[in-house]
Amino acid sequence: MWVLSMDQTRTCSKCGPQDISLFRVRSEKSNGVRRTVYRCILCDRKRKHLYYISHAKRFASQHKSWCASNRDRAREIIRKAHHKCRLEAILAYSPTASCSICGTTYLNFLAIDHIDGGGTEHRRTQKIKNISYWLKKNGFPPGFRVLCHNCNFKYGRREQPKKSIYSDEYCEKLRLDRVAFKISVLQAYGNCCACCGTDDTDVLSIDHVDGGGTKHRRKIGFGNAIYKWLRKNKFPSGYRVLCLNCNISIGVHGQCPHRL
DNA sequence: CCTTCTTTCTGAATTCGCTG
DNA sequence: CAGCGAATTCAGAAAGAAGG
Repeated sequence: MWVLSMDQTRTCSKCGPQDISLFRVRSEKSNGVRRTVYRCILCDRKRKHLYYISHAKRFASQHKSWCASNRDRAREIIRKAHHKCRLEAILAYSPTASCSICGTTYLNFLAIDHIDGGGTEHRRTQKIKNISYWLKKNGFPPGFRVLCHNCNFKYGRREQPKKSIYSDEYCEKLRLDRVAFKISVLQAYGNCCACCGTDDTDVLSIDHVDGGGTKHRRKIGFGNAIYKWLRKNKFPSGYRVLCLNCNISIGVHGQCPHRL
């Protein structure tokens, strides 16, 4: 089936002579004799694909049982793949892998930002679940940058305020009221990040020490509800102040680089 | 046949803008 | 002032697809 020639090409019975680099070299045993076999990668891929399609159910159940008996290994593989894809996206938009505003290089802090906003709309219309995979698939298009979570919140949104039906003065008053209320609660919990010590109130947030923040918020309400709830309940323990970088790093990645 | 990579989906961590 | 939905993400599970 696979014909050998003396130069740097091999001949595939289906697609003809090809460069040797397009062949997979493997050792196979036939009639008790082991010999080197060259398989055309493209044809092999096509053949396997057809085989996969016609036996998809069997493959799926085999894979499922493999994952079940190699849980930790399967988890590690997927984690590695996600990290690789994320790093690729970050490096594509920032060769030094750093925040384009403050310059921090802690990978846990970094995220891809839509420069002109509209991230949710973009996700919804393009049905994007994981921005890194989407960017890779689309050849890392322009319009994105790398920001840390703190800068993303502090500058990312302020630069593109929504057009309100109310006057600018009224919106600014609402915002300042909220900020003042937030600061009054933050002061009860130290008013600086319990991890890195930053006291920039624009990036400080309340962290649920034992997790479960989303469930709690769903119960008591979104927005400033958490600050109202804390004040109403006389600033209970189990909460602390963290900046968004440390909060998201601990909440999502499990640990903060400041503690490594 | 076993292992690895890719993609999709769900739920987790937050704050802010708007409206009745 | 209360509450909804928008805004930023990532990890892990599961399924799909491919590699060796």
